[in-house]
Amino acid sequence: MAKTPRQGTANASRRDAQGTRLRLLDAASELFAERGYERATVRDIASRAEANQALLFRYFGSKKALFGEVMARGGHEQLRTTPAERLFEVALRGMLAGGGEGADRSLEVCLRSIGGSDEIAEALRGLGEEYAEVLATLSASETGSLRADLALSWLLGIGLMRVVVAKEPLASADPDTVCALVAGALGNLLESLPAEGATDAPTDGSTDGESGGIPE
Amino acid sequence: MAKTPRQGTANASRRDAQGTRLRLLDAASELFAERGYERATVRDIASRAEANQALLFRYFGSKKALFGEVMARGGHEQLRTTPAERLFEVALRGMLAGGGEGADRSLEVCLRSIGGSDEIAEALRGLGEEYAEVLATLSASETGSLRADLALSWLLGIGLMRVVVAKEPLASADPDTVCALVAGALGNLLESLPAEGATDAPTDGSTDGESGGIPE
DNA sequence: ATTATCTATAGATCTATAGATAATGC
DNA sequence: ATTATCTATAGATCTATAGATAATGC
Repeated sequence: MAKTPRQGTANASRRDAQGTRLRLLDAASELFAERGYERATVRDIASRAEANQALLFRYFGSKKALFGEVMARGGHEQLRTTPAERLFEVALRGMLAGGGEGADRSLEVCLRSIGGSDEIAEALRGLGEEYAEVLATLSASETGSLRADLALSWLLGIGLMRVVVAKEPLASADPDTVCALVAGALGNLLESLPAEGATDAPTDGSTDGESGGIPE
Repeated sequence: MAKTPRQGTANASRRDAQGTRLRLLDAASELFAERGYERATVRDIASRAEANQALLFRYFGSKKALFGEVMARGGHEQLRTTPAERLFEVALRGMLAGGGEGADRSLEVCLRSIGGSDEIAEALRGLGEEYAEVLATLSASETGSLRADLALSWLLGIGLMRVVVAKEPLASADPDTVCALVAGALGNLLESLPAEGATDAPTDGSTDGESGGIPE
């Protein structure tokens, strides 16, 4: 009974520094995404992690350092695992789907944290640069980088209005519909955007438009 | 000894409640646009207005009420004075031009204040609804409202990346170039967007050479 | 004995208010 | 006398730290 240091539940086992650290990291990911950096207090985070608030500082040093770890943990995975041609759609669908289990909410975290501090804006700029760099390879034009920035701007703007501001009808719109409208217009901007852009096919019917569905 | 109640300068005359109120309002407009709601403290605002901090509460009641007055003062003017067909471009150019003297920075204020509180998100939703309502009249499609939301999302996303995040090359890009790229793509979305969408020409009175510099 | 965890609190902000002070109009 | 302005401070947060407590491994 007393032997195993961990229980099956998500609850805290009695003494498990690494486990506590991970729970704090998970709780921080959630709360930063839900409320942004400023409004997610260290006490809220510790409370959701079922950990003492002092441990947050013991394991991460400061709230800002914790934020840095949260951003570093997510963020890059989507970039590494997604081919350039699909990156925009995958990121857009991720934003439209909202925070499913284990989803990368880095962009959402950034959106809700903007204005909090200059470091936050820098974090978003850094993440944006990684996305834009990949997107820029899709456009042969000499203004490719600018076009990539504009595409990324749209992605973030959609996330802002749908997820953060909850503007209707966008907030409740069908992801497929949104995706088709945006892809159709973006085909004009990033000329080599694969399926939609190349065929000039207007909207929804796009052959692989369902894109495998996004199960979650 | 000094008889005149006001001096020619912008400096504070000794006792002028209405003038002080106005200076507080102006200072708040600037600081909210520069730093967002949260980071612009009442002390900063009073200091820039060269007024005592207690007067801010005397004249406005609370920081939130002051924010409300700032948002109410600007915001609607652009909507009233701009015909629907030009609204998107005018708003976009306003965003691209940044805070010129007397410019309406309401959208910028919103962008920098997002995540600060639910009331702020509501303020942006309200302002967004007014813009989207007008933009929706441009699209005959049954998804007109959704298309308008997407156009507005792009506008805000561009403001976010250019003004708040300062992502390059977007942050330093020529407004005409950005405008032309966006208008070209949006012609696909809001089909009846007048000049740009219909003719596919680069538009605007500005020297055609600049905006024509975009390949294709 | 080691160290994960907890208690208590320092220290820094920030909004907001009560009451004093002083410049104006009559 | 009226009231615009200023001084001083209450009260509410929030991050961060010092030191005590207690569960583990040996």
